[in-house]
Amino acid sequence: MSKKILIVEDEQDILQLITFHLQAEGFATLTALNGIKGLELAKEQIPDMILLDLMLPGMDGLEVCKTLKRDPKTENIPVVMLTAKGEEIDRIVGFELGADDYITKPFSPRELILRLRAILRRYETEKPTPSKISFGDLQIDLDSYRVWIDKEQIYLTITEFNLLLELLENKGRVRSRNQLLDRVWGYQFDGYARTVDTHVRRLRQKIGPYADAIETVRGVGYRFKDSE
Amino acid sequence: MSKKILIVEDEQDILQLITFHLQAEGFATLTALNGIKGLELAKEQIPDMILLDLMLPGMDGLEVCKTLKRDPKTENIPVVMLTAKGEEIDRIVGFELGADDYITKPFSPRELILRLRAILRRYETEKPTPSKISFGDLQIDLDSYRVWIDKEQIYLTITEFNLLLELLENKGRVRSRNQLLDRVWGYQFDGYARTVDTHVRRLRQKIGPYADAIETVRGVGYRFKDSE
DNA sequence: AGCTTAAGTGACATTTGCGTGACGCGGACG
DNA sequence: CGTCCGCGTCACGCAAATGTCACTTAAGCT
Repeated sequence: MSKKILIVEDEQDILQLITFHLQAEGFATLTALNGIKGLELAKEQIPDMILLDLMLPGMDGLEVCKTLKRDPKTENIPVVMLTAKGEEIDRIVGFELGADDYITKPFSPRELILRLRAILRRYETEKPTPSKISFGDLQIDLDSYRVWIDKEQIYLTITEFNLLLELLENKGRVRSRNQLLDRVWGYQFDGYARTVDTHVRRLRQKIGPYADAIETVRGVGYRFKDSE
Repeated sequence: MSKKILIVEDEQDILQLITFHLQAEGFATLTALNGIKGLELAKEQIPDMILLDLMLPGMDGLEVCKTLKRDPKTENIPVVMLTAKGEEIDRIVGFELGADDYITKPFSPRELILRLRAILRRYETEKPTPSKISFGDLQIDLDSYRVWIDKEQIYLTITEFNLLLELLENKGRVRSRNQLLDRVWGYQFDGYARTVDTHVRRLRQKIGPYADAIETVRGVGYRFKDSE
């Protein structure tokens, strides 16, 4: 059964973006445009997780979080705070108030999904989602963001890691440069599509023997081989 | 291949401005001055996106949007509402009616383009097209852009791939050279119609045993065989 | 059969797309 | 405050893909 996630966010475009990507990942989504509505929905629907914007009209995210954590009905639902960069101080406060994690805007969809999955995994008792992905001797640990080839750890940057993951998780499917920008870099990126090329190159370099598992589809994009 | 965008807007100067900038960005544009015309064009041309002004003479934007979303032919086309500042309330209404995004006037061309790009990108992934097509032992995977004959992979260029797809998806129907140019090459292609011949030839060569599944209709165009 | 017109074919010049190395910026960190 | 690292951009060169043309072959018509 797919997980139900409540998103409380007042900015329509961000809300849309998040719901879109979560739905694409197979989550069920509920949305609220302000804290009050959010609380109501949380109590009524008991979602599996709540994404909570810090800055909300009326009742702000902290307040909402506090209230949720006080109610036995909702206290066990993991809460992830969405904060804008620069609201650093509030991170701690968020934790003190019982939020379970935070993510700073702007974030890439990839990042968001990784984070949510990790948290859900932590909370999940019944059916654990895999925290490792592998392709031949290439192994990836989603929780620790580490990668090994043949037991030997290799060091990727976040961008490279996300790129690799995005391609690997969609093995066999061609991703255009724009799709990759959208999913790995995020909505705020406004730049040169060939930036992707450079990162693909760096990634290929680092994954040495698996370099050609990332296939180039001329005129379209890149694709991770779907068989070893 | 450039995207086709329908703009429905009654104010001539804004319309002009938008078309100008979109064309400069390489989009193909269709225009309508009122809702009725807009609907007609949408159904007839199936654009990749619709820019819809909220305030229109006769049938207003909301009405048009609702109608579009009710028709299975057009329901999947992303609709972006153009609203004047101050029509805030209507934003939500717009979403309720199925609009996919909105942009408030006045906007900068840059802003508009960025927004449209983002939305188009978002929709590229979502298209629920079947991912495989086959004809006898000829198999095509749309996701990975690969083609096999009798389990053996063959390598087509994208033009060849798209051409094959266009013919195969319209099995039995004759396509003229100009139609093929339009659909495979794109709206802006202005060149020699016999270029198609060359590509048909290359394609036939590569698909060897299926070469004569692509039939020549003398004086008209090409057609993919109806039955195997 | 002979003529006319359309399609097939091979060669070629040009264009396009990708890989690559280098560079500069800005933030993180000591 | 200086250094280092990751990132985004750019310019260049190679190789593949593309579009065009001239020529050949086939098809349809009288």
